[in-house]
Amino acid sequence: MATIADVARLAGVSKATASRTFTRPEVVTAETAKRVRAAAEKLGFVVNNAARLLAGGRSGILALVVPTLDNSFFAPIIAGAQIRADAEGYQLTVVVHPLESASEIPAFERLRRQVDGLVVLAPRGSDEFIRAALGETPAVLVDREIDGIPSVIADSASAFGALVASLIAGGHRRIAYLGGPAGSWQDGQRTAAARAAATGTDAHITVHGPYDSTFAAGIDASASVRDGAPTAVVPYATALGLGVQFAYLSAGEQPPLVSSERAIVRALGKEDTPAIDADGHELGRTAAEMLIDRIGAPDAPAARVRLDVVLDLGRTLSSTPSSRI
Amino acid sequence: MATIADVARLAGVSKATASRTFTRPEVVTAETAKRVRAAAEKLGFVVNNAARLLAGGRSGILALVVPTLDNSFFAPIIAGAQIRADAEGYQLTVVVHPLESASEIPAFERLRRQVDGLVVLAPRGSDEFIRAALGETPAVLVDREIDGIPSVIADSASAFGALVASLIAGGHRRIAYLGGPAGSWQDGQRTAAARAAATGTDAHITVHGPYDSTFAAGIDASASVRDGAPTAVVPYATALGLGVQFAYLSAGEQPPLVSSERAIVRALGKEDTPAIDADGHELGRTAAEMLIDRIGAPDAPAARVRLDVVLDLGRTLSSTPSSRI
DNA sequence: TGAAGTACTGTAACCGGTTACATTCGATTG
DNA sequence: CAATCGAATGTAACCGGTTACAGTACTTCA
Repeated sequence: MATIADVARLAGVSKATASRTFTRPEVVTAETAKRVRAAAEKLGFVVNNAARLLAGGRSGILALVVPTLDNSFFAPIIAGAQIRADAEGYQLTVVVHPLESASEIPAFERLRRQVDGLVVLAPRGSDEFIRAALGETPAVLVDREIDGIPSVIADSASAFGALVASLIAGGHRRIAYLGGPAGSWQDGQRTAAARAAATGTDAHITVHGPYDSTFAAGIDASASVRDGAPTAVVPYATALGLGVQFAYLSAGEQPPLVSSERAIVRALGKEDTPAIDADGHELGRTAAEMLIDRIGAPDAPAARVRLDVVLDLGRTLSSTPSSRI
Repeated sequence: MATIADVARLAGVSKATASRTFTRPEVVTAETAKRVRAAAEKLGFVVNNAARLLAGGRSGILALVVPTLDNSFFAPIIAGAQIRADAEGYQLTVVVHPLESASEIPAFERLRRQVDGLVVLAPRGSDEFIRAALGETPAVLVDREIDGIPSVIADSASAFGALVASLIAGGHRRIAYLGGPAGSWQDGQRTAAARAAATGTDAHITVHGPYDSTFAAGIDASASVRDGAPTAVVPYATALGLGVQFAYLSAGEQPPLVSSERAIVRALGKEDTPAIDADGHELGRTAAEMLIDRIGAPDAPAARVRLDVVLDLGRTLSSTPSSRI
């Protein structure tokens, strides 16, 4: 396994120069750099990250922390972050960690020391807990806001509010909101927005849940939904809504109007269904970008970015096919 | 940030003894170990993995490599592996990497050097490519077999074969198999098993695909399925099958019999539906266990483990509620 | 009682990079 | 032409652990 000393020897330079060729190319002559790179290439040199981290304090690794992976919403976020990280020369690793109880902190602490920064999806733990867990490590929160920590969120709450308002305007009077996982920050935001949209109207909104963001949970939820006989259902997650509809359909009943996401609506050809689409890909990409910026300037003020969420009302509710909130 | 030297000083021992307290506790007096641990506790000492890796050649990190995360089948595998790794004092990180083209090798190479071993989910790349990519790093394949590399697979193919056989025995003559992602090893196995079960009978099995293992792909697949008017559908993945049924139902048609998984069947109360359940959790757990064993004994012969997959035929097809293959 | 173990613990080298500081050398300038 | 300066490179210390080897003290057994 070639080390930088091997590369330096072959290139006829010192270890220091060889190292600088990779870490600060601008201080090395173009000619020298070329020789070093050629030598590295020939020897199949790959830097030893452990050594680099130990000596230089940076590893070139970013970690993305998710509470669980059984939620398909995370996939595009992770993909987006990964691409951006790659492009900037960082490696991204995904760590499943709930960030909820103090007993898990040592493991998390160890993780923190190995990486240059964290993209954190922590829907549930308390603000205090998360702030403490992150410590001084550069971090960017996704889909959650906490004072003093940079964050990117998909502004789904606005879309949910607007959707509920449109449903009411469209004549719906009994609307069910199917809540996400217990304690979820986004769920809190969405519930509030949905409720706010209904206040002052004669429409009634029922909040069900908490539910996992899964198809099976949707099936389970259908019993509770049926009791209220809503004419429209707004689920926290697509899979949840699909489960509800499936349960209705497979019982031979006509399901109420259930909002979904465009890809599904399009595949089904049911253009009269409203769809809410957060761009997970962009969410991940932005988070990675912000994190890399922050690593470079840890003392800059913590930015809060809110990305638009597309609400497509479908034909029934509006003549405008799609509106950007 | 406390180092082991700090701990050693506070405990009144040498760095070496302090280090041994953590790496090989059996060679240290219980009394000494207690003092060292107390000191570590008081100082909030957390080992620096970079230093540990550099000096000792082991990092205490296992990586689990998946091609993508938009497949819910991976979630329990990852969870299972994580729990086992944790229990053995390893940290598990998830890396999304397709392991398909040579251009991605450098990034993978860097990864390999940071970890003690790899749990690899690589459904698609060629045997040669994967073998080369893994190099000398201890690795365990999940749901795929390659000569010379240890592996754990869920023996789904057998279950698929048995299911098709039962369907035929139950009177089905037109059966559709919905294939998984292009080039998937498991898909090859399952297709072969399904076909084999039909040969020599007067039943006809149609193979559709490839499809992603998603609900949306199932909706898209329904058009193709409908053409063949099968009486039973065996999808590569649960989500795929649900998508097909959903499309039928939402078009107001009665879907054919579609095999699913127990959790869904139970939630729906449709006990006449056959279900195939691979225990992803156990798959992950076993893989992590085998990997840790292999790290300890890299030259042991490569084991091939096949885990049973539960085939529950449902009421219609069999009087036995569940059979273990 | 002394030799040979045995069980711990300590000393110091080493892992493979990074970087502060020293050095060299050609270009610039008074 | 000597003094000054800056760019490029080299020297060597250091990051924080692990571990081979040496040393010490306490048993054990002839």
